[in-house]
Amino acid sequence: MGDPLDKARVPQATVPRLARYLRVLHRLERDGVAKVSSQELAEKLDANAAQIRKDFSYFGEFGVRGVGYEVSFLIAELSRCLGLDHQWNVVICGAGKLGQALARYRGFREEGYELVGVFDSSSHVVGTPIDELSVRPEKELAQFIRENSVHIAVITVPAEAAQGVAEKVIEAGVRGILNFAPVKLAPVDGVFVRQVDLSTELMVVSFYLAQDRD
Amino acid sequence: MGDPLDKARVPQATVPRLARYLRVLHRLERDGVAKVSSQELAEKLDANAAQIRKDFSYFGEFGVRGVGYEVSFLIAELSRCLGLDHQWNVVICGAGKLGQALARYRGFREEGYELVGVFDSSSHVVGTPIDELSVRPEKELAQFIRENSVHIAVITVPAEAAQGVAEKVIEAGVRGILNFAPVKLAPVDGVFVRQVDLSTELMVVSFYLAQDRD
DNA sequence: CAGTGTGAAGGGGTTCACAGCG
DNA sequence: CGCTGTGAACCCCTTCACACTG
Repeated sequence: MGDPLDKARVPQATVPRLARYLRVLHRLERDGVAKVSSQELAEKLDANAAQIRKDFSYFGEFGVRGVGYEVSFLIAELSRCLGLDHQWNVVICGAGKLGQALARYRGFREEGYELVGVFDSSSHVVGTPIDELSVRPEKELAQFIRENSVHIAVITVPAEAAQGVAEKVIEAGVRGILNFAPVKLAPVDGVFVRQVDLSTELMVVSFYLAQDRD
Repeated sequence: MGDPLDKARVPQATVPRLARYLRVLHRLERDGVAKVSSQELAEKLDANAAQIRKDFSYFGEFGVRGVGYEVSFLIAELSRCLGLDHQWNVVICGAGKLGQALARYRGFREEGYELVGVFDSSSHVVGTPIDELSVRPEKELAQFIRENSVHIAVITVPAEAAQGVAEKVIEAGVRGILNFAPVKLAPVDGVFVRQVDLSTELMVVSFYLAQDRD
């Protein structure tokens, strides 16, 4: 039951899990596995089998009772759920080490993401080759976004510059942002922002290590 | 109430938030702000004031009723809570772009983390200078960990190599791991693993963008 | 009869609302 | 009087348990 097309009320916690399921499924497919049960998937992640089935249930009925899931079919369905049946044009703003690391990450291309441009404000970095692209000057950013129908901007500039870059890309038409700068961007209606906080991750580790000393 | 030293039952979601509070507080201190209320902090993050106060309450009473919090005192207390009153020796395993990006990130040093070594298995990368360090061969990893009392290992190797590296560093005495490889590491008693999944983040963005099209 | 799909129970975390205190 | 500290209500999410079906 429940309209499979009503995706608005998918739990937020489900979405990154779908991406992880997909990754394991791709690995299974590469290994020639044709069918899989929720129990087997759960063992390969650190998940509960019921959780996996429930996550799928928000989108439809993908399995066969008594049998399991067909790997290739499940990959197709989950890809569609995550919006990967669409090509997403992506720019990276900020070509420091992190920006370059993300730019060279192969996984993006494989999933329907097309990195179309990398930008930086520093003239020392502009022109640096990154695979088949080269770093462009930031002043061309807005026009580039309009001319190449860019959907998503990844922000890897320093904290002080992030809000300005965000405003610029939104003004130029971007509706999705992946922000690695450690600042909260001002919310804008119709624009989705995903915040990633790398600088806090080490502290999470030391927190739990410090507990064990007591 | 509740023993402030009983840190075992701090909600898991609280820990990364403490780190974010700390970042905002450092910024306030730099700007010469001496006192702050939970309401003011909430506005600078995207948080609820009650949430901030509740998070603090797991560790003690840091404020003055009717007044607010003294910034420098709060920084000291939160730093202690996160284990930053201790020096943590860190190694990075895998000197690809991501490993190098993390290695060059200044924020680590400022908070009590000391990057003592960067390792890679590829002879093409060994010897590459990274600030005052240079990339070492992976075969020296275990001995290095023992001789330099390394507490935390950051894993930035490819997925296939991650489990092997994890076993090696745990065997050598590491008790905290920050894993960027997209695989679940086998759990080991007494070893804390924090998993970071960069490759799923773009999918979260495209999921929400795809919803708006419907 | 094995494994999915799901209502219902359970648990963890957030938010409310106010007592407590400087 | 203002803002902290916190029990209690609320809500979202996870997990259970079982009806359902190929």
